[in-house]
Amino acid sequence: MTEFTQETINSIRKDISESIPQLSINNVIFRFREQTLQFPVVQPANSNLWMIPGGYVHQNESIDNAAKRILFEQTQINDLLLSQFGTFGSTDRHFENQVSTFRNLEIPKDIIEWISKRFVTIGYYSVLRGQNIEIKSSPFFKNVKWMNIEDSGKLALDHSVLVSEARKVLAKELLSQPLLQSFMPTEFTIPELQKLYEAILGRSIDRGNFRKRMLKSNSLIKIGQQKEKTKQRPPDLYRLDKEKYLSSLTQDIKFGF
Amino acid sequence: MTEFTQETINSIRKDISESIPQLSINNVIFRFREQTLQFPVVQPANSNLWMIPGGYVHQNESIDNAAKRILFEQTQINDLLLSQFGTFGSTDRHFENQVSTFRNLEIPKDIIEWISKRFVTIGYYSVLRGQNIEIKSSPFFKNVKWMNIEDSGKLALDHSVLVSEARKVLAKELLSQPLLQSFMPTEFTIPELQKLYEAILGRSIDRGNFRKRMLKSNSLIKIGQQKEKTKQRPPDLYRLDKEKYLSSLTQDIKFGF
DNA sequence: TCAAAAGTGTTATAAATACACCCATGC
DNA sequence: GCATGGGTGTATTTATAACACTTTTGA
Repeated sequence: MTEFTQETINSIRKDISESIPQLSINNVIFRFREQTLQFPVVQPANSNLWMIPGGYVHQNESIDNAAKRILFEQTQINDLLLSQFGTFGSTDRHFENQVSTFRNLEIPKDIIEWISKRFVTIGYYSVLRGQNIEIKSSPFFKNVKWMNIEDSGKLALDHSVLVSEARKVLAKELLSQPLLQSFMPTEFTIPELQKLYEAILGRSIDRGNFRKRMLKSNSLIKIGQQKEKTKQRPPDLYRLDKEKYLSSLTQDIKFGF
Repeated sequence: MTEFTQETINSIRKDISESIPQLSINNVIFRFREQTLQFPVVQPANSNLWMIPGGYVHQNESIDNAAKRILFEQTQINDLLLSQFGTFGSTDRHFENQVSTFRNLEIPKDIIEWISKRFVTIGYYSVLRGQNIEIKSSPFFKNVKWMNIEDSGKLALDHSVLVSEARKVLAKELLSQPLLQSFMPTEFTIPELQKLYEAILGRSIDRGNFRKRMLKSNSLIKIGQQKEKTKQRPPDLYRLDKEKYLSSLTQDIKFGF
């Protein structure tokens, strides 16, 4: 069981004392691994429920900065792209089960009361490239792991809704936000890229057409062939031409007139 | 100057006592009139600033229902489509000027304190068809009027940002949400419809291509000719085939593969 | 009969989509 | 040599977009 030292209690008390009550931020941090989207989830002490990590908005910081700070606390990374994907506020958004969990952990009553109220949460998503990022969560949670997006139905509260909304917005912003820089390693193959698109869009894609479309913008630069042994023909390696990639992004919708 | 009766004070005190602090909802209610988009704005007593009307989220209601309730209080209409367009939370979102205004109006200190804190606001937009809707605002505000979207730069706080974001989301959802039913009267002409699209998209549209595109889905039914005297050739009158219109809406994005 | 706005048609180009065929590799 | 996945080309259809021509009205 997680230890709640006096120091931990004090830091939690400080955090909530300078935060807006009943308002939280949840970050869905996507990465692409083993042909699927994954995101970190945390587990409260004494519980078998999993949830998306989050935090609170301090009185003296904007919600965007709060999201950034919380993301930094979780990943130690500072320059990630963050996008708001929605705000969620059904009346049953409170820690019913978690409260009984926490009660057994000698957490002071004032803290329990504060965190067990009904919360409105602002959802942000971001995208991670690094191979070995260790996710840190708040002291309330004992476990952290990466969850495959197919398993998001198992999450507590409405967190599976948050994840599916985050994925929807991610899909919509795939053509307008510079997400590939964050998703892909510096060197990658087009089949790998296609797997990413298929994971985000949740459908299969024609190989030839995908390739054509990706190469059309000239934002992929061929840098040779994959050296690792493959079972079949080794795919070509590419890297992003950052400038051309950024200028290939577009905001506008085709209306047909 | 607006009167603040004891009854008004009591109802305000009740409203805020059962609401989540530092969290508000702002509704941008669009209508299409005189070839432009308009939305209601309110003016605090003793002030020359204009702002978007809003309200607070009660402890026992979801944010969606809060938005609906507030919209009903403002329009007396119950069945409007409401879409969230974003949540705004910079640190300077508080009623600096308004507070001094309100201080002169014998509003109790507890209320002043509650409303003058820094607020995070959730933005919703909706769309109105009725010809003579009278907008009602909270007792804090003395004046209500419809503002043209071109004049939204004059709004207080970050409200001009809210309006422009609302319009952006409106434009994006024009092909996926059933907005025409709410925007247009039961009978309308294609040139009128084109003016609406031009107002929302902020650009001019080719007449022939617009027409072709609108008629392609078969969701417009010709019902004769406009009877009113026009200076030139009278345009054809249409009404929406609701079913075909709804089934012509689409969520999917063209990726090109 | 002319201007102005509505309605219709034509055409060139680009995009979306389906699918066939060849290539490189390991077994 | 054959199964497997990678890479390339072609063809059909549909959408986008520019613009020219015709119709109807009031003045």
